[in-house]
Amino acid sequence: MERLEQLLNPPQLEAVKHTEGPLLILAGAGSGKTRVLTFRIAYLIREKNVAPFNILAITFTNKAAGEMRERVDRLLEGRGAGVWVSTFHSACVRILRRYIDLIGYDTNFTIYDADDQKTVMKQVIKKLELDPKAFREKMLIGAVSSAKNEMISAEDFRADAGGDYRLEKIADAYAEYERVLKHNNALDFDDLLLKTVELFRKCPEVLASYQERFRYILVDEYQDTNRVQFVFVNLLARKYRNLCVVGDDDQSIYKFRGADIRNILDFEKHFPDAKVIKLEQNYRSTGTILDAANSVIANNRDRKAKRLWTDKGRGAQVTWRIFDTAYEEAEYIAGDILKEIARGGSLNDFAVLYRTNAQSRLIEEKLIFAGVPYQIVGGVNFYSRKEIKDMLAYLKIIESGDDDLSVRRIINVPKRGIGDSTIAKVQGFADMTGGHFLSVLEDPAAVPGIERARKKLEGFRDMIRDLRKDRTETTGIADILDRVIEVTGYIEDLKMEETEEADGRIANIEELRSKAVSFDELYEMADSLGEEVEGTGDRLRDFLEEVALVSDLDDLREDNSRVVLMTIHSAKGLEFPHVYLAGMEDGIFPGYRAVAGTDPGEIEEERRLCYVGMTRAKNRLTMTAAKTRMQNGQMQFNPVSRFVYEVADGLMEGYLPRQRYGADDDYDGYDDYGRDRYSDGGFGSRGFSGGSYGGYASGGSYGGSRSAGSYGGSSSAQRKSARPKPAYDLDAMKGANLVSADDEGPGYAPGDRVVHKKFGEGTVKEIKEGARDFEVTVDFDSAGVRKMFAAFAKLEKI
DNA sequence: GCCGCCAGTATTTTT
DNA sequence: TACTGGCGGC
Repeated sequence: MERLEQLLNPPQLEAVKHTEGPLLILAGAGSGKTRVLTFRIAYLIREKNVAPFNILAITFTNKAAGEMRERVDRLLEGRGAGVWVSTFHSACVRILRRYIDLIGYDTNFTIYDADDQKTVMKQVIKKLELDPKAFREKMLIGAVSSAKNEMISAEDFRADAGGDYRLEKIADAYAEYERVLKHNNALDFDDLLLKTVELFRKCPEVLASYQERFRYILVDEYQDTNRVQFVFVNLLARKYRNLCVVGDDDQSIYKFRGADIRNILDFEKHFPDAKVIKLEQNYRSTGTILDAANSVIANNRDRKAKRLWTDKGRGAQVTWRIFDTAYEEAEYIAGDILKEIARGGSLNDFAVLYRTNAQSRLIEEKLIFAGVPYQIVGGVNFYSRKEIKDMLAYLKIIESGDDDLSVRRIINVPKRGIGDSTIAKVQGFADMTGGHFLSVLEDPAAVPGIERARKKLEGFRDMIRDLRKDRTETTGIADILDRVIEVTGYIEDLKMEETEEADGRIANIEELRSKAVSFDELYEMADSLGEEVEGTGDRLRDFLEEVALVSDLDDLREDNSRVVLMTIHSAKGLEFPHVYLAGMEDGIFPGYRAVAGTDPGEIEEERRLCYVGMTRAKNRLTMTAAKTRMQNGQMQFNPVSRFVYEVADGLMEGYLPRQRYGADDDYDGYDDYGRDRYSDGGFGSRGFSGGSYGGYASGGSYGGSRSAGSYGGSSSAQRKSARPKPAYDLDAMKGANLVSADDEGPGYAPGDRVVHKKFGEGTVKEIKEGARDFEVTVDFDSAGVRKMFAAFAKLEKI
């Protein structure tokens, strides 16, 4: 493996080759950590003859896991198939599905998301008659979640309350919340980790088997691990101690979710024999961008000393612009992107990053106006949209009836005349008898006081019965979904609304259906190849599980030519040639909470976030701010972000108002320091002033992609339709050279004869370009007409 | 049981 | 601004 020397720099190589014992890799932004991790796995298998089966690689996101999987597969040409590359949560789910019965749960548990947690907590507040003002569900969920992250049980919590009324009430809520989850055979996200650790502790033989299996463990983004995750990893690694963690303390940005930066800072305390390797050469950004980011992060006190460097050259200065209003800021960004494209830039070179999702609106608006195709990542997760959750609730009920929450969710959706009071009575009866909501419906007459609704309840019960019966006749998720839509009249109902919002919902359901279709394809493919599908083997259950553990971020499409908009949090781990950091204002970034708060740690976390944002940029970084902006419906006057002032001299181009001094407690916009602190200094909003859109003259040549029709409706419709996927006129863009037209086809065209492993020979009828892949319609000689995705179907032209 | 109106509230969120 | 939750009228 001599070529390793050519492919890796010395510290990277050392990290790859140091396979035995604990290893901490401090990997600065853009220093090639994924490269190190994947090469390390390949090295273990190829050079050290470690069985793939004995390796566990853990990431935080499905996207990262997918990427690592792919790269490992490529490096090992398929020999790495046995490696577990997985997120913390999916690794835990896999373990729990096998063994959770040992700690008193059913192995077909359902997973509750944030929305479900909210529903449960609301119910808890009602039941315990807590004052909803003093005990907000958000706060309670947060308290329970932190407790779980710290592995504090409800009993411990109560014991620790020490007679404090408020804490005791929270303990009550925690206990009741747990009771409801248990009754519904459900686990929340935190439970997935917690119960796995509990399982390991209570069943040493189970732990031992996994310890034996996972002799080599790799953990990515270690700085973002919380207490339970730390314990989980440490339990697994305790026997062989071949634990390799990779992270960057400067990129720890999830403290608010329980991430404990000490896990990485104290790694050497936990493992005194740990080898520490620093990766400080950055392969991503220009020297200027790197220096700018370094000078900002240098203001944090609690961090490991390191200094990223690059040999990429200085590159362009960081651009800094300040505007009178947030409108003008957004206009500038849209206009600047147009200008760059006119100079030959491509759409996916650009990313607009911001602190809060709310900031995306304006930018989105201006991009639409400028005719710039964009994709918003994040915001409301696809799978948490009402209509999607409704559909999934039906599927869940068909799969198992234990989840009262799902039943209650859709028992009156679409409207069936079953109201809150009836639902409350049925649930009350279920609670009293210790049964489940759905089982009570077997004999609704037994529930006192619901005579009028009895017929309706029976109708619902029968409908579910029928759906379940249908399910036994088909294994296809898409088929089941079709039945649900048909029987419930869900889409019919939406159609009658005749609103754009309803149309958006219908489109979302259709998208869910296409996801189901591709899931079916995957299953059938594996089936026909005689391969095992990862999972329980029950297709519906696997589908629900996958859907429970994915986010929109996983859908970020690299193949598509669009400007991406997202929060800085979502951008972690990504890189773009040109990054815009918008809203660089104290009160926005750092957020008002951190500014107003007394905890300097909060500002430090924001600063790390700023560091993450800046280091996403490869060649160009633009930071912008607005003097005024609407925030929560009110006009706000925010000072320039302190982080902008922290950028070292000589790296940034653009007028920066003179540094302000000291605390600014009665800040009102201008008066303390006089207007000059905000003067434009001869650039900035001038070209885009007065709220006119004249600034887009330069974009005129792209008018072809600007027509309203190409966006499929108003911007509000687009938001409602909710997928972060604005429709745009691809052809018009190709005409305007905004998009390269060299997309590769699947290697066959309509009319061609093809062969499929399972269905035999057939004729291609249609090829549609889908979200990720080509959707091919084939008329098979024996199996009839089938739609499938090219990547899965692996059709061969004959 | 349903619908519409008013008041209160407002980060980030890989899973 | 924009969403949610609670409450009162039909």
